[in-house]
Amino acid sequence: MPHYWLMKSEPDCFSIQDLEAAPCKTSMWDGVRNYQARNFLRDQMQIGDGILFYHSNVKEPAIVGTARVTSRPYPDPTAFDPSSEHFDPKSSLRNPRWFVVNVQHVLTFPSPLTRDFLKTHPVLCTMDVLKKGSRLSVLPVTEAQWKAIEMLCCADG
DNA sequence: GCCAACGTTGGC
DNA sequence: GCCAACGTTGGC
Repeated sequence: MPHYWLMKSEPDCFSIQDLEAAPCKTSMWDGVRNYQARNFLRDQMQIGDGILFYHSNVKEPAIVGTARVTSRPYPDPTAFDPSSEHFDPKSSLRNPRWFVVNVQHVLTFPSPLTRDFLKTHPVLCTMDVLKKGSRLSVLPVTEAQWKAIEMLCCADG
């Protein structure tokens, strides 16, 4: 059974347009450096899982599209790279601390589902990403929430 | 740019 | 293992 996730990215750093422009529209989701988010990613993500792509730290934070998980979790290579800003000397090949999955672009919404809009929606207002103080970059999404978004996108198109 | 919320660090 | 200090996140 597939799971659904919301994954945050600052578009100045990596946007859904960047993902769509990547080779095979696929990119490694690296740089997760929070244990709770890491655990979701490492322990629960499966190939085929659905992803809501969320743009954070911008004027209008929003879910801007969807993607899917296309690999199993594997150790984050940026953690081993001293030249990477995500380098972590405590992560080793033998005992990796941080993980990634590959994600492939599926859809960019014609109009993003803004945070303000999500708050007004009877189902989507329950999303974890709206909770005060929510800082995890990887968050679980319920099937009901996913379905609600699927329906909105059909209505949109 | 402000600041509340949260996670991490490190002295004790 | 407590907790104060500090750094980061991210909405506003």
